[in-house]
Formats: sequence, structure tokens, C-alpha cells
Amino acid sequence: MESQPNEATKHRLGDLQLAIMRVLWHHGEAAVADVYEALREERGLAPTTVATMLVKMEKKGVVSHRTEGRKFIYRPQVSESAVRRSMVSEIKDRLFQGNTTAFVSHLLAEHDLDATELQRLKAAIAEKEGR
Amino acid sequence: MESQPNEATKHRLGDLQLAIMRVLWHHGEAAVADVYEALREERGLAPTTVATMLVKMEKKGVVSHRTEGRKFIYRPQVSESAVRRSMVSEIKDRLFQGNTTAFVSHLLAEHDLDATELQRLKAAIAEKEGR
DNA sequence: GCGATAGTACTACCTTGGTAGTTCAAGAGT
DNA sequence: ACTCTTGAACTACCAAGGTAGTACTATCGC
Repeated sequence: MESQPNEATKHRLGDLQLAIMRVLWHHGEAAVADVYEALREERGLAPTTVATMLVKMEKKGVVSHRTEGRKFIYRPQVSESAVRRSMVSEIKDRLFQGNTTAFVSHLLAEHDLDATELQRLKAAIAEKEGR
Repeated sequence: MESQPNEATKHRLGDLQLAIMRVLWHHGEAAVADVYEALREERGLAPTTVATMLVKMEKKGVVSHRTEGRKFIYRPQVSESAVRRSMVSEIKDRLFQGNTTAFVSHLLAEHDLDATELQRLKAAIAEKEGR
């Protein structure tokens, strides 16, 4: 067993790490060059930067790779939803003392939503109440 | 003018920084020893750790201090709501591509809320629609 | 007046994320 | 067979957050 770092910390992803994960989540798996290509426009990084980051991420346990010819094909080891859940929870704890309602209220009050979206949310709440 | 770091980055607070800010927000202002005392239980840090962090935070522009006798009294230079807004926005952008509705839906779906809280949220939405 | 104490200043170290150059080897094309 | 290219390995840096020891000094209690 390769003693991966702490389970709890596993979902703490930096900005670039998240961007890379997004590519992997969408592609299922991808070679370094693919990830590099996917991020080229928005970030313009050196290919080695992507490669290095991937190595660090593998050490951390959030991705894994297999070899195909002489290239590395990476795939996610944590799901997008797990990452979302835990990053949101963390912010919720840090900023709202874990209070989900306070968090939602904040979003309603301070982050713009148009009428249509409010409608959608009402529906979502109603549905949740339903069960 | 002491050339404080970038306005945009100003609201990116680390864990300890946030904890310290919380103390300052609640107290209005506080000496190092007070902050230390307030965090002693939950964190058990050395007093110097708190002091050092405060210095870094002042350099960054998120707090300021005045002298009283030979102690430093610190006070916040950014409001809790500003920090909340910008940290939440950041997460929203990073995890939900800036989509507030998606963010709220996620909270509703994945982070527990009891019936009373749902009720309260419905009210909040209704009120927001009202105007 | 003087020693103990409380407080800040300075320095140092570690970790993580981010960025990238340089080196080396495998393989593709001619 | 030999060169060009493509990929990974290794190494190096930097910044920021976090943590704390040590040094120095103003002041307080006696």
C-alpha cells in the first residue's frame, strides 16, 4: 500500500488542480498532452507544468495513471461530486459555522438570481419537501 | 502609502487568518493576547504564531493596528460580508462555473436541511420575489 | 532600583501549489 | 543506422500560509 496522504485532505484542490480534474472528469481519462491542449487556451502553461502537477496529484491520490506506449494516461480517482461536496462543506464550515441555511440565504441575498431562477429553486425546495 | 497587495487577492484568507478575523470581527478590535486567548481552546497555538500571522495580515492589508502602551491593538480592515461575498464567489466560479442556481441546488440536494429550514428558505425566496 | 514579566521583532523552517527548464531515452521517419 | 521528435524524470524556484523559537526591551510589582 503506497500510503496516500490523508483522506480528509484529499479533496482540497488548488486552482490548477481543479482545472486539470475538470478535464479528466469530462474526458474520463487523458494523456498529459491532451490535458495540456485542453488548458492551453485559458491558461497557456508549459507542458511540463501540467505534467509536474499531474505527478503531484498522483502522489496525493487524486488521479492515477497507466502507460500506453510511452505515454501516461491519467484518470480521476476522486469524483467531481465528492470534491464539490467536501469543498462546499469546508467553506460552509469556515464561513457560516456549518449552517447550510445561512449559506443559502447568503447566496440568495448577495448573488444575483433572476425570476426564472428563483422559480426553479422554489420548485426544487417543493420537491425536496415532497419526500 | 504603503503599497498594499492587490485588492482582488485581499479577500483570500487562509484558515488561521479567517479564525483570527472572526475574533476581530466579533470584538471590533483586540490585542494579540486577546486573539491568542480566544483561539487557545480550539487551536492551542503559540502566542508568537498569532502575532506573526497578524503581522503578515497587516502587510496584506486585511488588518491594521494602533499602539496602546506597548501592546498592539488590531482591527479588521475588511468586513466579514466582503470576505464572505468574495470567497463564496470564488468557489462558485471554480466549482459551478459561476452559476448561482447550480450552487444553491447543490446545497439543497447534498447538504442536510430540515423542514423548518426549508420553510425559512421558501420565505426568503418569496420575499425576494416580492420586490 | 531591580528583577520578573509581557510584548514585539526577527529569523527560521516546513508544506503546498504553481511554474518551468534541462536532461535523457524511446521511438518514428527516412 | 541515424537523426528528429516526443515524453517523462529530475531539479529548481517562488509565494503564501502556518508554526514557533530566540532575542531584545519597556514596564510593573516590590
